[in-house]
Amino acid sequence: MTKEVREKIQALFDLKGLRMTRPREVILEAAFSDRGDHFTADELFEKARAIDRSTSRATLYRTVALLVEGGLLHEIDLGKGVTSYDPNFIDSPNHNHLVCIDCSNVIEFEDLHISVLEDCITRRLGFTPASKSVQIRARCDALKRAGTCVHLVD
Amino acid sequence: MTKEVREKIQALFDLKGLRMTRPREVILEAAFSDRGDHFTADELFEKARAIDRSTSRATLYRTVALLVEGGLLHEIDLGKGVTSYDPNFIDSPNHNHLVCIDCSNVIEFEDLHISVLEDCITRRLGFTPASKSVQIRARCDALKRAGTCVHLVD
DNA sequence: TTAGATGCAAAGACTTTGCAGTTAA
DNA sequence: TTAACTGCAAAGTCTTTGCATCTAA
Repeated sequence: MTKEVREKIQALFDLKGLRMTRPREVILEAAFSDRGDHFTADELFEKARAIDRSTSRATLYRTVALLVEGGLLHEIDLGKGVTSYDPNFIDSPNHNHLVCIDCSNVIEFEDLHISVLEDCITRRLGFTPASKSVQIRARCDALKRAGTCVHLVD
Repeated sequence: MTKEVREKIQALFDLKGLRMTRPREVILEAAFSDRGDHFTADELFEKARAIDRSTSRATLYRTVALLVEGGLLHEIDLGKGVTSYDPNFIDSPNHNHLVCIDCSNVIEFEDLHISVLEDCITRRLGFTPASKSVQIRARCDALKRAGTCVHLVD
């Protein structure tokens, strides 16, 4: 977990008068230490249980809700049928997702042009933008050509 | 329901050897006759029950799945916590959504520039685009200024 | 000291499914 | 005629919650 992430967590906890407990430490560790992987509630539960087997689902759901409300975790829809969570908005507040239909890998990307356009469109429609997201579903060219795919490192 | 929609439905049913039954007719009517409103499974259930009270949830979920798989209905995430369905991709295959945080209205918009950009980004990343979507959450200017909002016609 | 946090187990919300009977083509 | 469809009720999946107990600050 980076220093920045730890600070943001601290700031949120201070702001809301939340207490740092062992169960929460475990869940935070599970959510933010792995190199920015997305996860579902259940995947996070398994990660947390790998750190401390006594992790409970109730506490996990309650903690995730706090983090989402505090903006530290974002709910994203990766087309899995369950909500996924993205811990990377702390480091990259404006990224978007490309989901590969073939290898089901998720690529994050940022694009200033799209951001600006989204902004214009929103204002033209009479609104002030709050959050914007682009989701692209696509097929992996490499997989199609070579039968294998660099993104399959997952 | 427009002629075009009816034809697409027919085409799908022909292609897959599906049978047109009364329960399905009711559900199709509920899904596609109302001026393009989005709906959740439960909202569709109520619409269908208003046409025919004997509509069953099992058949409804099964029919919705067929329509989604056939591309006639798109699953969209309007931030409600449940999947919503959008019947308007038949008429506007490339539209996006702006959801108002204040009045929770949903505005559909198309933008060629964004489409082109998305296409470029996707190819640059080594993929071939399959479907693209933009979701903007925003605040209604009119509501902020005047305390009321033209979009509240909902 | 005490407001906040926890974990269990039960409840809730939403969706899927097995099956016996029904029906469109 | 028969493969497809239906409705029920039961089961499944994911998430939330009431409550008695515990604990960080």
